[in-house]
Amino acid sequence: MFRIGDFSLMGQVSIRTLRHYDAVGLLKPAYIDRFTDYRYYTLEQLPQLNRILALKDLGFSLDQIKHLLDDNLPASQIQGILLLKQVELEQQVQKEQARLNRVKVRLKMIEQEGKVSPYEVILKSTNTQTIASARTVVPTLAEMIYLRCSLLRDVYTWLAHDKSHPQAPEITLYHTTEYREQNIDIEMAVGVSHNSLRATPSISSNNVTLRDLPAVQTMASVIHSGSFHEVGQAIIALLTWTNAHGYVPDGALREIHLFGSENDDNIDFNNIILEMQLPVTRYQALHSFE
Amino acid sequence: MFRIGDFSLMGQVSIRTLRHYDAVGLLKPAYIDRFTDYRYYTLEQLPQLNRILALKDLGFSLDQIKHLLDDNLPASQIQGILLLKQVELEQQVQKEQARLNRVKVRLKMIEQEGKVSPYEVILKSTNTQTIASARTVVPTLAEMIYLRCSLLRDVYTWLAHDKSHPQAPEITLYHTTEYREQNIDIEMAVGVSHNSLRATPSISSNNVTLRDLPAVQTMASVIHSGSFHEVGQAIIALLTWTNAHGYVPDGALREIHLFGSENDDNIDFNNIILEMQLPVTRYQALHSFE
DNA sequence: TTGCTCCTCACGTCACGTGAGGTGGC
DNA sequence: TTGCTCCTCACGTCACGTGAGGTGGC
Repeated sequence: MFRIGDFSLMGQVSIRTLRHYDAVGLLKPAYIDRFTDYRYYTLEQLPQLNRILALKDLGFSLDQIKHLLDDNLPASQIQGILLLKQVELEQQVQKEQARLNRVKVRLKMIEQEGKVSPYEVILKSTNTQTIASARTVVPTLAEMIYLRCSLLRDVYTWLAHDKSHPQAPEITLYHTTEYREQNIDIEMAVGVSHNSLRATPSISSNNVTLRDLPAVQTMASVIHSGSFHEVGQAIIALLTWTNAHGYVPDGALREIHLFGSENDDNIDFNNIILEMQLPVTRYQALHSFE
Repeated sequence: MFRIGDFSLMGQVSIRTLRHYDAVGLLKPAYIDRFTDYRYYTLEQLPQLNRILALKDLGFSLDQIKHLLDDNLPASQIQGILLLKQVELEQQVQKEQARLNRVKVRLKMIEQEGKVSPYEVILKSTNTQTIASARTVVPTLAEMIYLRCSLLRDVYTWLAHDKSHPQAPEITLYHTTEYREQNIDIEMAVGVSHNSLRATPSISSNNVTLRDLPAVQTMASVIHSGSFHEVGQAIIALLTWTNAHGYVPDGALREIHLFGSENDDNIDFNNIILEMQLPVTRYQALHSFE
């Protein structure tokens, strides 16, 4: 019989740990003095303690260990539990690896730019959104502003005619994926409620269409606030991040006008806020990269 | 300005999380109604929230994030913190891998034996221990019992003569590492206090020596309780474990007589308890195996 | 008798989840 | 006016670490 201090030395655990295992019923002392409340342990309890510590080392909780210690648990069941644990740990390792990779990517970015990026790219998923929109191909950059404005006016006119009201922010969709200075395919859209779609199904007039912008499972997103003509920085950050994390674009870039409408004359275009969204998909297998 | 519910939807976090970040001062609402205590958030706070979430994703605590969010923190310092985090995560991954491996080894063992091993092997380290001992080479197994007994008697006689008293358990050291049935080199030892060593430095007489049993950094250990002649099972478990976990023996096997003395006639040899200790060292690089 | 060991509360950890109980806002 | 949203406590989580305050044992 050993007092708790000696037993804790033999078992390489703290006294507090032994008291805790007593409290939760994992390892009761062989004998407790009724008058002094001293705990006494036997040599036979040392392998029991070791088994507990070994199972804890495998990542089981004390509660799980209590069940695993049940003597009449068949080997097959223990096998099953260990297999589950194996799968769990494999996922855990994956997650830690991915996390490690995110840290590495961030370090590389700081190294390359010499400063911390002001943009924070996140992954999100979006639901289907009904939009009223007008689309065109812009011949040259010089006509961009005029045409955007014109398309938007068409949409709002159409909405007013239809007695619908915008229910969600304005969106610009860039259907031309690579960088070009000519023949840029853009679409100006306004989110509307589902009701509008039901009321006037698939009606198209005066260049304006009512349709569903599809839901996206994996969407890289970044918020830009500041000057409108510096939005390119946000797009660069978005594309860089996408590439560095092993994704590739998988749809039209979306520019969400969180600040309001581009056609509103009261907007200060040196201080706007918008969200750039890029549908993405995995480029590399999870194992080889993240 | 958005109410907490809307903002939580935009940020993909729970309302409780936003309240928590307010409470710890990580993200205070832009405005709080003095009468209703309602929290109101602005669009500009969305990227702030995203940055917090991204840093959390890298594995930082909320407290650390609060420091990292400090605007006038130079890029170089952020770099340093990220480097530290990288090292930490690399160790974390290593640990998880090792844990995963332990689970796999256990599964393989159950597969091979068809049952759960009754032995729990653990790693421990031991301190230097002063011993009085007698050593000999046993010609054949038949003489083993007699010679062990004889050696032990020599040691105890010597101790009595020296007026020393045993201070620690009896130990049998197996200097012959491989399995043999002839010419087995064994040493019977008894732990004594340091004082004995000082009092009679390096005295050797009647075949008995006083010396230090060296400390061992990494010692695979298993406790056997039951019949003395089934101790072989424990040794097999110890060697199997050692091999499966990428270690190799690195010193004499030690048999600690926790039950008392082998020369004590009152001992029931069908029900003893002892510890088998095997000094070990890594056989493979950490990366390739565990 | 004096340290030494042991005892029982009970709070703290970390980032929220989850009710309980109650009140403004459309 | 009725739901709906929001509010503030406050407990629970997991495996102990860390005092506080007090008492037996050699």
